[in-house]
Amino acid sequence: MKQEAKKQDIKRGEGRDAILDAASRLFYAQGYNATGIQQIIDEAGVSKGTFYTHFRSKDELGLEYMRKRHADEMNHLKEVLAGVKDPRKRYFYFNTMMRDWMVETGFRGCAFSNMAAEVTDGKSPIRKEAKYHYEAFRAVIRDMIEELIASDAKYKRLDAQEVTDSFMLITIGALTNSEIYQDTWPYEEAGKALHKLIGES
Amino acid sequence: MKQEAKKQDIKRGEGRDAILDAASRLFYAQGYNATGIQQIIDEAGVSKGTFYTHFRSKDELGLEYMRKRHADEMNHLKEVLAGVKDPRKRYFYFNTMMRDWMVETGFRGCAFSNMAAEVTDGKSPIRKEAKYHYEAFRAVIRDMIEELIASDAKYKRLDAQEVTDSFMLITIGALTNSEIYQDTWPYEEAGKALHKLIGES
DNA sequence: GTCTATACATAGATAGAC
DNA sequence: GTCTATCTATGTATAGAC
Repeated sequence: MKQEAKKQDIKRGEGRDAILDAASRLFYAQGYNATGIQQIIDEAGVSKGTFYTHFRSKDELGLEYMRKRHADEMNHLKEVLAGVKDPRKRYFYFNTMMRDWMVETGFRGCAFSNMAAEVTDGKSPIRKEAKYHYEAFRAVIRDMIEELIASDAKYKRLDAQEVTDSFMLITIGALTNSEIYQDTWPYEEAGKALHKLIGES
Repeated sequence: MKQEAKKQDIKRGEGRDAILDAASRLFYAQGYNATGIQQIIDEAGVSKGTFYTHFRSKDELGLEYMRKRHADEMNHLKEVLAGVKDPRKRYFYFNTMMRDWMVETGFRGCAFSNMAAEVTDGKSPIRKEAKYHYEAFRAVIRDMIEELIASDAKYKRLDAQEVTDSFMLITIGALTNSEIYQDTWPYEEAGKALHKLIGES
């Protein structure tokens, strides 16, 4: 379980990547303030000096963590959804994908709302990044809903934005509840709610 | 704005209450790990020695903070809901109450999921307390839904547990989104979703 | 029960050699 | 670009006087 790869292997030739990878893992698993620079550089296999040549401060690293994670999540999200051709199946698969992801990553919930819980200054770049991520996440849902509505006449009466926002609330609600309960039941319930949301019992 | 009350006044004769009050305010506003003992005792107007006579550790204070907050929230919740006699109005007022509360407290979201974001050990008493709170919160919703269903024949076909869980997901989703966006729009959308949830467009 | 003083570890960050 | 050594502040927690 605990991999002890060679230094060169971990670093992949660049200290910066090793630091960002270690930080990403630790920030998500342990929280931002609970993770110190020392632990990050230990697990990255670099020194403190190297850390500060690549990052001006911990906050900058925190911001880079969010940007990287945003890009990774968006890529994964779009890729998985693109893999399901039928709009209706895709609509429901979104929830399944979220559930599976929570199970795989140990029910740690949303990386961005977790950061927002720790960094409370609404004007900080970290909070702005969290909001930006939610906007992008919501845009992906909106696209999916629009394609669903366009796919069949029976969905014609649905309001795209209203369904999008309800979908967003249910999805984020499931994510948060899943973190608290350390369980998948919120996703089973979300699945039922998402059926009703488009008029299917 | 910044009250400078007398020491005796702040302490209310007991250091413990002053500490718990200050901690409750600071933990919620700034986060748990970002708040040090020093700031808590400064704002409580007591010394470090006094702190450790009343609390064995910061974690114990954190746990007491959650217990107090749980009791306060539950009392407030039940009191407000009991004040709205009509079951249907009460159902919708729940959402309005949550929105108003978020506005008043500066969009800091759910104190319990915020703690869960920082304390990641699933076996810690703090995590257990968070789960316990969610169970109690959900039970209050369940009671409310049951009374709604019993109040009118047109709600007869609704499944109490299913509506409860959807309500929970929507409510917590609105709470989390409201914290991220620092805005009330999630509650306006939640209101629409809650109408549909009981078959009202 | 409350205070002052202090212990000891770790936090984030910097200097300067190689 | 990476290292070791170090700085300063702060973290939680304890000892002992009053």
